Order: sequence, then C-alpha cells, then structure tokens
Amino acid sequence: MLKKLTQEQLAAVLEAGIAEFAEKGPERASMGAIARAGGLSVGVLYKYYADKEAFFSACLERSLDALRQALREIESRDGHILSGAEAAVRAVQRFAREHNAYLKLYLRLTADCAGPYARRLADEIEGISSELYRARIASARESGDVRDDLDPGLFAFFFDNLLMMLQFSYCSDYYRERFRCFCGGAAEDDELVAAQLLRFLESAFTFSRADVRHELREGEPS
Amino acid sequence: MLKKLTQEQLAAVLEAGIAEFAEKGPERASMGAIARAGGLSVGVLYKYYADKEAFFSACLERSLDALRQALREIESRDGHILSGAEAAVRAVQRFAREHNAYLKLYLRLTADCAGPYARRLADEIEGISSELYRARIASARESGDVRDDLDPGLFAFFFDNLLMMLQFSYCSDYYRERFRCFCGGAAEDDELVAAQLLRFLESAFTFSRADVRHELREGEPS
Amino acid sequence: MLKKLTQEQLAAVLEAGIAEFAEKGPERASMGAIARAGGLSVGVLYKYYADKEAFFSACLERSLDALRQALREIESRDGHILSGAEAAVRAVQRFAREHNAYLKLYLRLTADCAGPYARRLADEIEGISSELYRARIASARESGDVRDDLDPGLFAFFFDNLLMMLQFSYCSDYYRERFRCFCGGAAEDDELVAAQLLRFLESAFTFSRADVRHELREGEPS
Amino acid sequence: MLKKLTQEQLAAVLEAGIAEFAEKGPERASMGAIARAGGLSVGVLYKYYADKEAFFSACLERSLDALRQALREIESRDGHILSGAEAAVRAVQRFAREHNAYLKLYLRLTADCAGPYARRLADEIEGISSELYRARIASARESGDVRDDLDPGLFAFFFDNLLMMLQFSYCSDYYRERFRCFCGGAAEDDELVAAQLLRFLESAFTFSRADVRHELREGEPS
DNA sequence: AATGAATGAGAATTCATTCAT
DNA sequence: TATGAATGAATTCTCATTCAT
Repeated sequence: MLKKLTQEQLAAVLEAGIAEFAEKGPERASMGAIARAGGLSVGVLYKYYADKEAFFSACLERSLDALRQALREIESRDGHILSGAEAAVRAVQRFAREHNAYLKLYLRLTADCAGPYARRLADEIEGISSELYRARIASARESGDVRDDLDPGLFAFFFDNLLMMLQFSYCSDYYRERFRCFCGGAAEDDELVAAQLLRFLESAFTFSRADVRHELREGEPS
Repeated sequence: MLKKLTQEQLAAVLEAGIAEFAEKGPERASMGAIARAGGLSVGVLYKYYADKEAFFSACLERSLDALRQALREIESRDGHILSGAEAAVRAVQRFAREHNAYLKLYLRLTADCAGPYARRLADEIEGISSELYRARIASARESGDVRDDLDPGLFAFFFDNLLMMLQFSYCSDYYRERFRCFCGGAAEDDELVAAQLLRFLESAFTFSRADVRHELREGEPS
Repeated sequence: MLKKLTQEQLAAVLEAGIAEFAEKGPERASMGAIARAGGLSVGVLYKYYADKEAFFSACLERSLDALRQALREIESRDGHILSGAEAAVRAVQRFAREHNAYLKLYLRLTADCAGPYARRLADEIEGISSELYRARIASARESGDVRDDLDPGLFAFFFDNLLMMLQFSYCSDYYRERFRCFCGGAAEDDELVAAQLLRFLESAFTFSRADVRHELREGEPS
Repeated sequence: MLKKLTQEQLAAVLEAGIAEFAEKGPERASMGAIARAGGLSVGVLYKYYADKEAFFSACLERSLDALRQALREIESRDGHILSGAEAAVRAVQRFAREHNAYLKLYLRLTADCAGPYARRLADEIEGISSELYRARIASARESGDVRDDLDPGLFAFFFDNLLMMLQFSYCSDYYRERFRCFCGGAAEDDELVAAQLLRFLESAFTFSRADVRHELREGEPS
C-alpha cells in the first residue's frame, strides 16, 4: 500500500493553496497551479478534497486555526488591560510578519461581499475576539483601569479596528503602501509603531474629559 | 479618431461596472453583462478600455473621485481639530450609506494584493488624506489643541484607520456582521457610534499621561 | 452584425454530432471534435446549445424528424396491406442506406438501458408506428385481406420487429456482419431480400392453418 | 508467471462487470467500482485484462457463453421444426427473464458500431445459430415440413430476427416500453406471446402462396 | 465607428491506467 | 505478487477578447 499523503505533503498543498488563494483570489486560483506548487498531481488533490470549494475550506480552516491560536495566546494573559493591549499589538505584528499569506487570505474574504463565507466567518472569528475584549474591558472598568463613559462593545470595536488595520498594513500591498504614505520610514519600525499605538490607546482607554476635569478639581485646594 | 463616448454613456457603463464589480467581484463580473447594463456593446467597451483590468481600474477611479470629493469637503473646514474629526466621522457615515457600492469596490482594491494598481492608487488616494491629516494635526499641535508626544504620521494613521474600519463596517457583509458582533444593536445607531467614537478620539488626541500629570501638578497650589 | 449560424452550418454541426454520437456513443462523443468536424468553434456550439445534453437532444430530434418523415410517407399509402408492407420494406432499405448514422444513433439509444431517453423515445416513435400498423391490420382484417386469428397488437409487433432488424442489419457493424453470416452474398441484394421478406410476410399475414384446412375443404366436392 | 485467479474470483469480477456494464453502460462503468464489487484490487484486474475494453470483452464472452449454452440445448432437440421453434421461443423467454443483464450487454454490443469486437463476435456467435437454423430448415425442407420457395439463409435470418427482438423486448427499457406500446398488457403474458408468435411462424414457415393454390388444386376432383 | 457573433485559451474535474511499496 | 494511491490526459464549459460585417 502506498503511503497516504504525508503530513508534510498535506501541509505543503494547504500552504500552496493559501498562498494562491490569497494572491489570486478564490476564483482565479487554479487547482492545477496549487497542486504543482504543492508538489502533487491534480488527481490526488481531488482524492483528498471533493472539489475546489472543499479544498478552499480546508485552506481557510488552516489559516483560521493559526489565527485562533494567536488569539488564545493573548487571551490567556492576565494583568492590566494596557499590558494586554501591548501583548495584542505585539502578537499582531509577529503574526503579520510570520503568516503574511494567512492574513492576505483573511483580508480577501472580508472584502468579498458576496462571498458565502462572510457571515459564518465573521461570527466564528470575530465572535471570539469581541467576547474576549468586551469581557476584559468590563473587568478593567470595574477595577477602575479604564474609563467608564464608553459602551464596552463600541470600545472593543474601536480597539479591534486599530488592530485589524495594523494587521492589514503589514500584509496587503495596498495597506503597506498606505502605511508608508502616512508614516514614511516609521512604518518599518515595529517598536516605534507599537509604542506610539500603545500611547494612543492608553489615552483613549484611560482619560475621559470628565475625569481629567475632575482630577484637576480634586487637585485644587479647597 | 474615436468619437468620445458621451458623458452620459460613460457614466452609465462605469456605474454599471461599479455595481457589477461590487456585487459579483472582479472575477465573476462579466464584461458582456456590464456593457449590456450600460447600454453599450462589448465592442465599444473594448475600444475605450484595453481590458477588464483597465475597465475595473476606471470604475475604481470613478469611485475614488467621489471619495476624494467627500474628503475635500471635510478638508475645507477650519476650526478645532475635533470638530474636523466630527465632520469626518459624519461624512464617512453619510458616504457609506449613500455610496455603498463605491466603498465595496474600494475595499476590494485594498484586498487585491496582486492588483497592479494597488501601489499607484494607494499613493494617489491615501496621499491626499495623509497629507491633509498630518497638516491638520501639525497645526493643531502648534495651537496646543492636540498632544505633542505622538509622531504626526502615526497619529494621522491611527485616526484614518478608525475611519476606514468604520466605513467598511457600513458596507461589506463581513464587516457589517462583525460590527454587530461587537456592538449589537448599537451598530445601527449612527448618532451613538459617532458620539462614542468622538469621545474615544478626543481622549486619544488630547490627553497624554504626561499632560495629565502635568496639569494635575499645575493645578496644585505652590 | 455577424450573420447568425447559417442553415448550412447548423445542419453541418448537427450532422457531425449525429455521426459522432452514433459512432462513439453519447458519453464518449467529444463536443470539441464535433465542433471541429462541423467547422466551428466550441464557443459557438455552446452559444446555440446550453450543454452537451441539449445539443444531443437537438441531434436526436433531427434524426427523429427524418424517421417520422419516412414513416409518414408509408402511412399515406392506401391499398392492399401487402403493398403497404412492400412500401415499408423498401422505405426501410432506402432510409438505412441514406441515413446510416441516424439509425446507428437510434440503435444506440435503444440499447442504452439506463438512458434517460428510453421511455420518452419509445413512446414518441413507436407510438406512431404501432398505431399505424394496428389500424392497417384491423382494416385489412375486416376486408378479409389478413388472417383473423392473431392479436392485432402482437401482429403489428412481429411485423415491426422484422422491419427493425432489417434496418439495423443495414447500419450497425454487428448486424451487418450477422446478416452476412446468415445470408452470405444475398445480404447485398436488396431486391432479393425484399422479395423474400415479402413472401415470408405474405404467408404469415394471410394463411392460418385453419383457413388452409378450410379452403381445402371448401375446394373439395361435396 | 501469474498465479491464476481462482475460478470464484474470476466469476465474481466478471459478474460484477456484467452488472456494472449493463447498468451504467461501458463508458460510465468504473473499473474501480467493478474491482471493488468483485472483491479485487484494480491492480489485479489490470494484471489479467489489458484494459477496460479487454475486460468488457471478457464480460461479454461470459454472457455469450450462457447464450450459446441455451442455444445448444435447443439444438439438441430433434423433431418437427415447429416444435424446435417453440423450444427456441420458450428458451428465449426464460433466458431473458433469468439473465437480463447478459442480454443487456449483448444488446449493447450490437449497438456499438465502433466496437472492434463487433465483427469477430458476430461471426462467432451468429455463426452458431445461423448454421444451426439453416441446417434445420434444410432438413425440414427435405422432409416437406417447410416451404421450399425461400432462401434457407434468409429464412433463418427472418426467424432469428423475430427471436432477437423478442429477447430485447424483455430486457432493454426501450424495447420493453415499445413492446407495451404495441401490445399493451399482452406483453406481460408469456404464454400468449409465445402462442401467437408460433402461429405467425407456422404460417410463414409452412404455407407458400403456390402451395396453397396447389393444395387447393390437389384437393379438387380431377 | 459600432456591433455582437465567433474564437479559443484555460479552468475544474474524472477516471483509466501505472507503479512504488 | 497484490495493492490502491498517484498520475495526467481528456472532457466539458466559460468568457475575455477579437474582428468580420
């Protein structure tokens, strides 16, 4: 009996598929090209995956596993919300550098408005992070670490928006160029970007106009 | 020499193209269907645009013209940077509601990593807003309206990121679903969203940890 | 405007299709080969026929039109049932020589047990001839031209069976060879075959054992 | 040297093949499915049969063996030619009911105009029955049991044609439907069909117009 | 110059056949 | 020697692009 597709081969086609799907889009990606890139024949590919659709799903699943894994790592961190944010920012930067293609694919799917995945994907992925962030924000609010004049959902939404855009700015040609447009060489300096974003977030998270006024008043002599 | 298409005809195909591209995606959009919908024959379409790619690019350009127009309106406003931000947020909301298809198309562009236009278009489009925002921030910094501990480029970048994501959250199926994941029904309440985002921005723009400490100290009796 | 497929071209592809379907069978027939043989590109073929199935149906319809036409010619003849039979036999011979491919196709379809056409075809084609023959036999019986001890349906069935086999014996390789096996060179001699078959039929049609006995008795002197 | 497949295994694949070929047709029948159904691996199947074509041929051969066997049983019968015909008709009916798939396959063969086996098989199979029938007719003619105004070959041919069509009328969907078209419910009544066919044959076999006239004359008083 | 019919390259998918194990 | 996984040629069908009218 011939050995089944080894784990390496399997991983290879999936990676090839992710790259091709990310690069060309699900429609223009060619199963033939993927098989070749993955080092096997179309035939086997179709032995393991019923059709393009099924194979695409498998590629997607692989990408999402990595995404979820990354999320879970951030999730596990305790401590001050800002250090959580820092962990998230760093994770985003690392993930974007390491799994460029995964994010390209993810970005493409989010852009394909008519895509049959939009809804399911959104619920599956964003469900995790939205829940995570909201909970974190709620508990931080209780301990007085964050302002209390913002809706936790919207608060989490704005935060995640900043992370998403950062992610994309590392992987899509368009967003990378845009990043450079805005920031010039600073775009290459991960440390700088992280530090500045955290400073931006710290303020947004922490200080409400009311608080500041209040603190000032508090500080005043009676 | 070709008799130019009348302005109406041109507008008609481009709008037809925008609608079709936004709906079906660049791959599944059919040049034939677009020509028909625009009241032209494929032949003429190909007289004016070298190929599908070029035509897509033209549709995009038209969408972006509208975007630029909206930007210019904001640009013209003077006054405090926060009222500028408010104008921008409102503009984004209005534009997203009115020109759904334009934004879908724009989103697609940003996701098409292999698109040969990505780079050029990024420079062209984002160049405007980045310049605008940076200048505004610089002048606001001089007048003490915004913090001075952030790189103006990154500052502008973070701001624009929030606007971009808001935009997309109104037009793509994926981002709309994500919006709901995070915010529930609040996603439908433009006023609430605008107000909360502005509050978030105000803090991020205005208060640095140093300032707050400083102000507290300043407020203390000698 | 380019001319639509001319009638000749249309006829040409259909003939090419009939030939290919008859030769290779509906599955193995290649649309590409048919288009080439018919002198046009696959593209046009698919412009005029939605898919292989639809094109096959069109080929079939063309064949059946010819068959029906031939039947109608026989049908119109009046007179003695044996002269009707003679007309039928001659028609079968002429048709088989002229429209070899049509009959090959027809034979193939009748052999494809699982084919989706079996039922419909049978009803459509055989309905005509069975009705025709039965009516003819019934009237011939009334006028005493044929025996009256056979069920008209079975009678017609046996008659048509002989015609069918004769038909096939002129067109399929197998049946032609079989024909030669049985009859040697006589198989080539249409006149001889027709004459002998008619003699065979005359007896089968006309004389029942009872009649013969009866006639003998009748002829006897009292 | 290959160890031969055991008789059981051989019989199993061939039967599986016959069933699959009869059901799906030679094109859509899958070698893989047949091997599986027959309890072998594709590999072995291809060790024993060069290709699909060759295997199909072997299945056919097996079917035909059964046919020949049935023929031989009829052959052995002596006696009046009409009782031989009766035996043949009954054998056809029994065989058709019992070995449906064999006949379907045989029918397919006769329809496959391009089949490279058509010729050879026709010679092989039809050679037997044509020889048998011709001899029988010749001896019957000598003993005055059948008319003498027909070519023995054509005579045998017409007779076999009637048997063949009867056979097919019991097994192919098309011919079964046609049978019903012509005969209605009578098609189900084997006894009736046999009786009527024999009556038809008796006349065709026995009475020539000349004979009848002659007998009449003979019967006349001098 | 405009038309839209025709072209044909290219993509998905199947399955007979091979061949490494 | 048996296995059944892997191969890849061949087929259907689509649609961007061309070009005869």
